Amino acid sequence: MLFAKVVLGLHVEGPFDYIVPESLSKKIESGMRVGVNFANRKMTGYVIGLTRKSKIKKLKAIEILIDNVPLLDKQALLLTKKVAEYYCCSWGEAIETALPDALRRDRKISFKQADKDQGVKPKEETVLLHDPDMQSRWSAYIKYIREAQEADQRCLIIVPDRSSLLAAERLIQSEFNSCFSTIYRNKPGELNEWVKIKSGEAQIVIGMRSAVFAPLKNPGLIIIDQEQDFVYKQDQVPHYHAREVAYIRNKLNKGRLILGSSCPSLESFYKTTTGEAKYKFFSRKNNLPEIKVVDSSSAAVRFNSKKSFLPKYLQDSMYSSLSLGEKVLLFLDRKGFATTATCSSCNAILKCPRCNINLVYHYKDKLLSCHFCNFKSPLSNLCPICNAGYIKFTGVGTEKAESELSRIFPSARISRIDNQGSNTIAEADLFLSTRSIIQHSANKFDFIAAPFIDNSLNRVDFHASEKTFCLLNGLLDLAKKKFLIQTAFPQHHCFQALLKNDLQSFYGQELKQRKQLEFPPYKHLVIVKIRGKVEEKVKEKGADLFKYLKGRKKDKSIKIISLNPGQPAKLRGNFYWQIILSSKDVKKVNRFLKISLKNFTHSGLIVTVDVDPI
DNA sequence: AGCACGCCGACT
DNA sequence: GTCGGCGTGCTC
Repeated sequence: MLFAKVVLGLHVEGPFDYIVPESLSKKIESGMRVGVNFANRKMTGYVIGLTRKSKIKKLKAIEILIDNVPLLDKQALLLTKKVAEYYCCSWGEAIETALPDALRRDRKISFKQADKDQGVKPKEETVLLHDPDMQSRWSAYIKYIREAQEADQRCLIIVPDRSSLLAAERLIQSEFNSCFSTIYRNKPGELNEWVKIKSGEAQIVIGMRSAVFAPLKNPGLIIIDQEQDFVYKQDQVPHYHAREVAYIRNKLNKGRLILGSSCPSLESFYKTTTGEAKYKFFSRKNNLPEIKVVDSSSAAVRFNSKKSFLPKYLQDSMYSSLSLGEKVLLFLDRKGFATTATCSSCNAILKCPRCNINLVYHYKDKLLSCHFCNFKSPLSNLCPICNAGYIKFTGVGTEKAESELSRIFPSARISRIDNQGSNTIAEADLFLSTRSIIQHSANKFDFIAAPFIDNSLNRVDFHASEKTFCLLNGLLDLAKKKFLIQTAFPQHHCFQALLKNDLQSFYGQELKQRKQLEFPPYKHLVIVKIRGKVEEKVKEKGADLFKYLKGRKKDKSIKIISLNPGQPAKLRGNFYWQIILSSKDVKKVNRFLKISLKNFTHSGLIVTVDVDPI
């Protein structure tokens, strides 16, 4: 008697055993899809193994065998298993995220098996390629691809978004004759491309986040461009990060992984300090513009600044640049509305003593609270740092920015650049833009001013410095003559590193802080989210779960940090609470959570796990 | 995830 | 006494 071990795309651990009918026993293999009856429902399952004996008494039989060739080869099965272990989801869920929509059902396809790779792999390695210049970064990729092609190795290239994908397509097409394929979710013909890749026809595959699962056989080279980009993290379960999956995948197929970036993530930079990745750095080649960091507590800034949203000195320098016929960009990140508690005298921002992120004032309770660890402190009238100033709440209103600008600069042609705009930018003198400008890096400006950058730096998020540094680097590349930054923290490493043109010093400083605070990349964070329609119940069960986890936990290397309302606490009719854990070992936390959460189901509540949240 | 089973309140 | 509400737990 033959049994198949089957997993399903549901939030249940398996695998489940099914009887393999005699007629199928010669054909069935791991990695094929089967139609099964599961809890009186017809479902598509994935065979992950075959066995001669089963402990389960009342077994059902497989109803149909959908594939005659495995959809998932050994490596794909192993990869999805590792993804499930890392991101705390079921194996079946991981398999389903790796497959195109059409194949999650019982849609039949046929393809010939990919031929064996003949080529010789390069030595297994991970390289962090830190190069602010996009063109030179892509020339480096081309070299790696050429090398792989010569060794008869297939390549996988992952880019963050649609426009990068189109650009990459054009470049690859012009550089290589070999068959290439682009793949992305919901593209018409997604399935055809998938089949083409699976059959081994495509030598080079380009895609976005989900393409990290593209069915290339044993790729010798994986490139992930702009690896620091947060779009690589999926915001639905499983919350995987394409860079991490690429890393896991490359470990399995022992090829070469290139993490390319204009401004690397701390995670990747950290890998270069532990020897897990090599570091290749190329500094900016073009002439750097003059960088100026203006202290917002200086007299020049404070003079007359009450009357306008732009300080007088900045108006003046923008005006003189404009009168020379130069292009000026005022950078304004509209999302920067986070309310911060600031001292009116020393300009210090009140931060959590444990997490070093901004405290948020809750009007109802008259308390400052930390959204990360739930630290609370009453609001004192005087600044605890200088004991002189009173505390004010700031947040630059940007709605009126455009009309303000036209009032200040009546003769300038003003253009606001927003996300949906095309790559061409209107003819104008004075530009107003959010971070979306960095995407279209073809546009250059003589003078860029970022007077509200503290909005970004002071976000309630331990990634704030990293994100700000990346933002500033992006802006710097658009500035031809002058780049002005106004901040209350001119000594902050993210400005100093830029000023000194010593980018590595930023990473050194930031890593030091992260280490002290036990934040990533030194420890992993894992968030357990509880959601439901009834606020009281979510809160109550959240507290129960928190206590339950604390009671169950024996392992000292796992920390249960906090229980706090979700961010946001209410979203699309659901209320959220969350529990934050940290550990050096993600798998250990996940094993603990999978067992613990099994006995903790309540109707009307949904519990999900997010590993390495952003 | 979804569906059955079971334990309580309101009703022909 | 029975219908149906939802809360709990299982699914090979």
